[in-house]
Amino acid sequence: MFTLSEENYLKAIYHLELGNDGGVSTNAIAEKLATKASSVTDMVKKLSEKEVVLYKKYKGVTLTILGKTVAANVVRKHRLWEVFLVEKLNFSWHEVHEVAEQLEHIKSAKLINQLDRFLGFPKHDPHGDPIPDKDGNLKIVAKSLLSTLSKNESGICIGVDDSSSEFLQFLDKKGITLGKKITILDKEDFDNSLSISIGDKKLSISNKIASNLYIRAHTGQ
Amino acid sequence: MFTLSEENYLKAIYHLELGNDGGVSTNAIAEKLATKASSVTDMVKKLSEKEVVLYKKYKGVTLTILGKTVAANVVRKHRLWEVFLVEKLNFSWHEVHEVAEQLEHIKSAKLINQLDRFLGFPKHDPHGDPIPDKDGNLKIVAKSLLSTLSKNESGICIGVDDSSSEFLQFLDKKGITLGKKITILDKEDFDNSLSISIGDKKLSISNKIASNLYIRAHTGQ
DNA sequence: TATTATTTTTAGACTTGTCTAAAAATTTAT
DNA sequence: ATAAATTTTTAGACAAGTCTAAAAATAATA
Repeated sequence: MFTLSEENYLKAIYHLELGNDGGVSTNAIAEKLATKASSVTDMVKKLSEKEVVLYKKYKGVTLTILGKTVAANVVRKHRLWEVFLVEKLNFSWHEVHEVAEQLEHIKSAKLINQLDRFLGFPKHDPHGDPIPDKDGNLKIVAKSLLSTLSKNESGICIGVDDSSSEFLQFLDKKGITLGKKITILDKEDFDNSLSISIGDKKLSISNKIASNLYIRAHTGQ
Repeated sequence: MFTLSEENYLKAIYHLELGNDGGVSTNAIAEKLATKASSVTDMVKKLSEKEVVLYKKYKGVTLTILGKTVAANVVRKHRLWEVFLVEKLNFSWHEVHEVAEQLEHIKSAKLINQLDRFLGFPKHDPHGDPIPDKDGNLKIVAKSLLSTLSKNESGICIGVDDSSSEFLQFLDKKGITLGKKITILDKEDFDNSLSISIGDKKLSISNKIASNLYIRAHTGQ
């Protein structure tokens, strides 16, 4: 069994490993968890003894198979709870993270399996991120950033890169939600801003916004 | 804000105060929380500084208004989650306590208010215990122990005193559930055991069982 | 009421997870 | 390749919450 703190470390390492392959650095973990590198060193030693990470001094950390399973399970719980909050309790997608950070540590296999069933075995959380299955496997959907599409190309909005509350509330204000079709009407060379159509509306969005929206690319329009 | 440990102490004191009026003893709290009296003394000092309990050395503890509110809110969360587990996730009433012990510490006013609404503002948990409202008030329903009824009296089973998993599973096996009408067919002077009818069945139950079942008394039968 | 038994508190220690400051290792740059 | 900068680890300290053992206060009993 793992403590709340241990689970948070495993989750952080899990997320960091998805980005960089190869070992994760002490500093990267410290930054992600808003703690100090020295604290990370201490914890990583403990996790190493519990055989959930591989650790060589000065050489960074990687999750073992076991560690990956534990971490994926925490992520699974986090994302299932997010779905619950949005689908059943009328939370907005920008409100769920903080609460899910707490709920993800509740220990009960029956709870999470029944929750999964209750929600209809969802495959994605409210931000479009995939939900790992019971064994910790997740299906990675091919996706591209909206900013990489060319003029007249279109696709379905399926996720966000930045899922900060601020960004999500911004998207709400603009009427950009998952599942909607977005078409690039024009690209501005000057600042890489985009004119897009979404639903029956036309918008101009900055490159920064477009670089935080994931699209399942369509062939043609 | 209160730590998990502080919340557990407040809850324990809250439950103990409902039994004995007057101060709660250090030893009683220690027993309830399966800890040592010395640990209780330490924590009680801290709670006293936070102004959620009144504490005089050697004289026991009582909750302040604030402390009562905090404790009642934890109890409210515990019982609402129990309803959720039984009503929505198909848990049995004997399986919910352990999980609710974890869920009761999740901090989010919106979560618990929306959960309450989602569940249809239930007034009782799966064991028949009342759910405090947002302000921590709870409606105490007049109830009596089945063991206090006389021959030919009857009443509706509305709760249990002992809500241990073992007892609840025993009741399941015997077909005794909340809401059913129980009639005393006979009382045995020898061992105070009872012959009862419940639904279309007749059972013989020991006095120990009858002393753990609450009845909303009916006049006549 | 004096003595014994029980309850409660104090004192000191331990664990977990964190921190700061300094030392060691690694990486980068000249 | 050597010096400088950065990263990582070590060493020692601290807070929260707990424990044991001993001391102090209260309660029970003769």
